Amino acid sequence: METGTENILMEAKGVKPTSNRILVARAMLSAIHPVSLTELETMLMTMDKSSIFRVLNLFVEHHIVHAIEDGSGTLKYEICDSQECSIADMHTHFYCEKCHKTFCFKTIQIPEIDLPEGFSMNSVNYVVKGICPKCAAKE
Amino acid sequence: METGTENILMEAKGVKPTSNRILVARAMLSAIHPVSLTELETMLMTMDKSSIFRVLNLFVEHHIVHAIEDGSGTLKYEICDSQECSIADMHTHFYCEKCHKTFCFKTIQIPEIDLPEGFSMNSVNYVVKGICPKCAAKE
DNA sequence: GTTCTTGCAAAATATTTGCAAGACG
DNA sequence: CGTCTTGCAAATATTTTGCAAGAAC
Repeated sequence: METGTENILMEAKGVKPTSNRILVARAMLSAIHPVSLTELETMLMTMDKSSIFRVLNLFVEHHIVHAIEDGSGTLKYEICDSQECSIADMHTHFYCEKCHKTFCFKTIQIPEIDLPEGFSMNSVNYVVKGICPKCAAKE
Repeated sequence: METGTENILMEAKGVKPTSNRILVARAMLSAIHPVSLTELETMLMTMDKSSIFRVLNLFVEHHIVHAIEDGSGTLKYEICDSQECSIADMHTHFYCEKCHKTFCFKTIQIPEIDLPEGFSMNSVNYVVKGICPKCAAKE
């Protein structure tokens, strides 16, 4: 398999780019919306769900992907934009309660807050729930 | 059963205060942290889980409680502070990745963002994940 | 009686782990 | 050989629904 963007990403984060991991990374890069484990399972017929699950967890640990709780009940995953994958890099998400799709507002950064004394932050989730333009038009 | 704060809350939102609903509301009011369905099931031995589930959903629909996705994998519920239960009323939450507890930062309002054209907002979730003071001290 | 609410059971969905076989170096 | 990765199977956990009995009005 060729060396692509995925491999560079993984190596930079200290993750060995196995063929399965490359498959997962590519599938996520090709997706428009953040994807769930089940969606990835459908996209990657050759891989077992548990393998995808383990790759995703590895990616989350190594800050290669974000896990997003969008309130749909199922966790969504998304490749980090930048090499950093820092909090400043995280953007807001929108979950449409009608069509059940999750949108990325890549241009809208998560506004930061001051945490009370003693709390330390690893990540933030900012999710707006409501109705997307398409579904609003259908009414 | 006596008429309490719970009943007023429910009636104001157009929900008939049945005894089970009062039980759920009281349990939630007595809790410090936001509670999960399973926690409520433990607190309310007399009620069936599905009944609690349905009460919670009813409450969420009628804006009596907020549903919070804290990244623990299980949904948490919390009684709305104000009668409004509007977006301005929502506060931020903190999930400790060590002790797996969810904290309410009642004094820290969720910073608002401008949504792109066409999107309409029903609710917001702002959850910070990290380490709480107690767990940080243990290290 | 009619409608709403509840409990029981079970289905549907999601997440997570054990273990042995295979890949890699 | 030793370590890491993978697939299969199965266990857990969580959310959700069908249905009939019971309560409320």
